[in-house]
Amino acid sequence: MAAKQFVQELEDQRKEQLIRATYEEVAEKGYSAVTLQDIATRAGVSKGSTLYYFPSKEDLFLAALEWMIEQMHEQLQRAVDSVRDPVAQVRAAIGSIFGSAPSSRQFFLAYSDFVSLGTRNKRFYDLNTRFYLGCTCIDQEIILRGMKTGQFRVIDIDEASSMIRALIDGLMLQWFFSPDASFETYRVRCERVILAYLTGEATAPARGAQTAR
Amino acid sequence: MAAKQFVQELEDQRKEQLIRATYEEVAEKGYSAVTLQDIATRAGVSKGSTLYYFPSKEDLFLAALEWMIEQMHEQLQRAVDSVRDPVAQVRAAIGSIFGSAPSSRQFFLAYSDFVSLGTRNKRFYDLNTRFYLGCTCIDQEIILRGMKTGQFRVIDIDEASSMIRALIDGLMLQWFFSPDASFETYRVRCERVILAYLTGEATAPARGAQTAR
DNA sequence: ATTACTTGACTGTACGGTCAGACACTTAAA
DNA sequence: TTTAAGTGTCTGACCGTACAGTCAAGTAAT
Repeated sequence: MAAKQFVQELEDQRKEQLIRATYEEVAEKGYSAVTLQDIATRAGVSKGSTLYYFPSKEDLFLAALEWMIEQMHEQLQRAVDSVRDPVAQVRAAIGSIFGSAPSSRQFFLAYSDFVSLGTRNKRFYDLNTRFYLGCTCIDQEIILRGMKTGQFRVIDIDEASSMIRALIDGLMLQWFFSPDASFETYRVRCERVILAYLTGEATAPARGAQTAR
Repeated sequence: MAAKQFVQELEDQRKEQLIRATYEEVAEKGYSAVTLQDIATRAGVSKGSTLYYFPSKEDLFLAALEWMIEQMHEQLQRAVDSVRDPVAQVRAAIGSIFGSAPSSRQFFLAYSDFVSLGTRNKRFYDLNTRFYLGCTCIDQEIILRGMKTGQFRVIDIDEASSMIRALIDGLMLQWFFSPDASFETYRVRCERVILAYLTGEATAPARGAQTAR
């Protein structure tokens, strides 16, 4: 019985080992370029093992995406919970995604692949939807708190969370495809625009200018 | 001589035929799932012909992406030029992307694939960059005009155009992965947020009936 | 001896790219 | 006008490779 549990743990460990290897391979090469052999090699097992623990390549990739989503949600939640002020929470949430250039890059590489997969495959589609919903849920809590404290003006909460997510995704995309991109520039821009939107303050004009009300 | 020109035209026609077929196939199935045979069949030629007109599969796909980008730029420019008022131009620009659900869907499907390709392949990366730059250029002209007429408050123009693109891309992504998404909701939301940002007006509190979702 | 796990050789399939030749059309010599 | 040679276009059978998935045989633990 204790043995059985031990065995279970070992199996989970093996699975996670494979999932991590898959995530890293995808981030590096992209879904269609990654072979089961690549994953097996990185995980230090044989090719046969990959299909011993997962019924198919697709299932393994699905598990990897699920794992990635959980990581992201946990990371985001942790970041948000680390501070109490809503404005600080917004910054923390953005910082959680725009963490560092290399980690953002890795995430973006894997994510763009999974998005692409999600456009054709129901199972991947559903996971992407779940990712988005989880983020929205966390975002909305911040917004609600900010509205309660009076720091954020009252707005349509669905629109607000939607806008936040869109900006984060869109700016990350831009950062990736801007040859002269400074990561910092995009992180700051993201913060500025989102906070201006939430607080209702006009964005601090770049060079002294009149606001046309 | 006239004959030579005629021949040239015929060649271009064949190429476009293949390019269109490629675009449609990619939108439908995604890059890696599309075979040369699929393209040939759709274009009504033999597989051999595809590689007679293009040196490789990659080159054909590159040409298809380039074609798509040109189409998008032209369409966007036409939409913007069709009106004079900057606010109307913003609406027109957004309408150009959020045209109709089916066409947006087709575009998004193809584009998400090309983005994914662009993360690994320099040639696709460069084309994506070009697409983004072209859009930015058009966006900035609108913003400048709006600032001149006093309808938009004065803001950092790079930030503004960046924000516009990010919102469009991000909202399209959300629309795609929202199971209960109304296309119209996202188009309206996109307009509202962008115009509020540009004019500096606080977003009109969501009109009772118009709550999203 | 039984069971759980692991392996890598093997199989079938799918696809990009090649190529020898077919076809249509033009040119020019007979 | 006929015929032959040349030229550009087009085809699909064929080749090599790569890969997901299978499986028989092994190993280790109980």
